[in-house]
Amino acid sequence: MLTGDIPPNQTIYVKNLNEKVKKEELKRSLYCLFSQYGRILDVVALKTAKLRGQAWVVFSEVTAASNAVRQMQGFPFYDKPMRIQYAKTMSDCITEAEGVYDPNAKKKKKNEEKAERKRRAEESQQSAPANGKPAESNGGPTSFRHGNQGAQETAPPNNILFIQNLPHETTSMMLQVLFQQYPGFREVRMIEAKPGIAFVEFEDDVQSSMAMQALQGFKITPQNPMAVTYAKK
DNA sequence: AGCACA
Repeated sequence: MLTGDIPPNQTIYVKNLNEKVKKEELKRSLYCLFSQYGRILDVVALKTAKLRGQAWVVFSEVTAASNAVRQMQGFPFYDKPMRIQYAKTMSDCITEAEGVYDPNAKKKKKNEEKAERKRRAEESQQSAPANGKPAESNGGPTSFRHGNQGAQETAPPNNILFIQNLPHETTSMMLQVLFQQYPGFREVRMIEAKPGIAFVEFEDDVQSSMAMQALQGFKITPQNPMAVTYAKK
């Protein structure tokens, strides 16, 4: 298997990340970049000697993780190709949610109250992306991957972005103002007969991805976090 | 290269 013989898991392990990127920014960018593949429950990144340059992205569905592993494999992210595998073990937030009792987790039990408090405190800061972007583990932008493409068919990186969940009043000028601040912007295309969606073209995949990360979940109105994915070729 | 949940 291309993923190093690790069985599919809803958590992906990403390595070869640029170690100069600050932890919070890294988590935020990973969240935005990967949320096109499905709902993300958590992003874990530590900058300790042993764990820097790596991260875990926890999806709510294994299929989302599988698409992410395949399609973002080797994708240039902060100038380094991402190396993606399935995580070796299940994430705590999953085992907790499923009520699975791992005997090996017992030693952790003691620290739990302490850790819990710490975690809560941190989460309230960490997982909150800067500009009022989608911080919630629930209701992120990809709630809008409404059974559209059959759950398996997520598009690989593309210089053209597909935007969904726009308010019907959105104009291409409004989108241009938003997207043109990112390098490589070319144009916005909207289809009169299809309100709520748009295509935004950049010069290449890397530039479109930067804009996607920056604007994923951006709310034109409080009810309309935009869902940004790569357009299908 | 490196698989955690400060």
